[in-house]
Amino acid sequence: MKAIVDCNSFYCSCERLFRPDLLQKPVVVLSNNDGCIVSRTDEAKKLGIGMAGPYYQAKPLIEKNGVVVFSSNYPLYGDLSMRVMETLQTMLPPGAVEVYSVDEAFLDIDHIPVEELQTLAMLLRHRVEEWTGIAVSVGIASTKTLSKVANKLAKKNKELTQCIIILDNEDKIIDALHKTSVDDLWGIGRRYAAKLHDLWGIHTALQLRQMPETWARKHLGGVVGVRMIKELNGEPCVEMKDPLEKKKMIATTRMFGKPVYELNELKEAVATYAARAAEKLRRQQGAAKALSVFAVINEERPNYDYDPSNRSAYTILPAATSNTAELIKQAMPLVEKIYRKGPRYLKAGVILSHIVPDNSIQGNLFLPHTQNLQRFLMDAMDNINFSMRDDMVKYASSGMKRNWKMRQELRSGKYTTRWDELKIVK
DNA sequence: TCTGGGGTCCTAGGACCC
DNA sequence: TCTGGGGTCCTAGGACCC
Repeated sequence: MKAIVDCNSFYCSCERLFRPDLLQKPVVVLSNNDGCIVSRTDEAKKLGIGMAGPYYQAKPLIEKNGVVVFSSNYPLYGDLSMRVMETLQTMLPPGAVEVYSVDEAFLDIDHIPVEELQTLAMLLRHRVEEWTGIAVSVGIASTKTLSKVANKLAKKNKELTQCIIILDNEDKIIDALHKTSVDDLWGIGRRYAAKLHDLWGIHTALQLRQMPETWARKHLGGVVGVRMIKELNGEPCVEMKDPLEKKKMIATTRMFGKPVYELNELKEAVATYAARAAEKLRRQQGAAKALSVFAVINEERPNYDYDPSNRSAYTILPAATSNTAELIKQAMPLVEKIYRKGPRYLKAGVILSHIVPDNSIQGNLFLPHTQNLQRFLMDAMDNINFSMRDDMVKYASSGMKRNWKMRQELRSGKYTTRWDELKIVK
């Protein structure tokens, strides 16, 4: 069997942890740049505040009901996420926990007898909450897809289910699938959902499960669709992932806080993102062979069905590298290549790909001396930036004023990762 | 005039996830 | 006026080869 453990309204729960006065109150957390709503408590959901909706649209509703609003605070969420995942790891054999996202983990629990699943689920939930203060829901079934179904239903009716649903026989599975709309399935997004409803008259997960695999192959994304049908039928097709796998692509992209017009500012932003991406790359001991840069301008957008003119440029590096200076140097001509004077730039990004293991990690005897020095410089920089304040040490090309930096007007403190922002009790 | 079949590699783009 | 920021996987189609 497989389990999924999913934190309830994760970002909001993190904020509430340090603001117990908000326990029964509606709370939402905004995306970067305070653009849209990415986490809501049950109280906020009840008020009809939608997920991933733009903040400004929900603002009247929010103000009318006194909903408390936070900008996102990733250092805080990242730290609490680690604590949740580590707690789970103490309760299961090594390798049985797959961290799937910041607030979710799949558990491989084949070794647990079926009659003990309920006890395990309760224990997981209680211990995570006790040790970290974060409430979680647990779904258990024979496949990842079915465990997601279970989890979602558990969350929908927290009092009744105690945030736990276990699909351990056919009747329960059928009942659960019947209650689940195809929109809520893991692997069905907006596009497929619309197609399923309008074109095929398929509305529930149960109906979808009864479709033949040949149909899924043709109309539901080929092998992806076939896998989904199989998983709904209890045949595991999505395996647990190896936690040691490295990323194949690393991206750092941001909307600007204010529109950018000048080449210089665009270059600053891109240099900053390149530095950030290089940090991520070094963290996984990788080196990149390819680098691409893109910028998005605001053309008159008919409506927000997202097709802004988007320009990008790409280069293969002379040698795989994780060196910030080298990556910035390679990125700058790309910025010049895509830049045009006139339009307002809304967003830019850097993508590193063709990632290979970095063989210069421990100063390498066979590399030129200067290259080893660069490596040590990078290590020193990462250490300083990690232990002190972000960007304590940075490259001048990434700019000093940084007018384009994103808005985060309502961010809470970095309570758990910075000494100077520790919560004061008394 | 007539123009095979099979394979590989690459990229762009579409779909999805949280 | 104001709509995130990461990622993954898959397919189609073009280029090229024999």
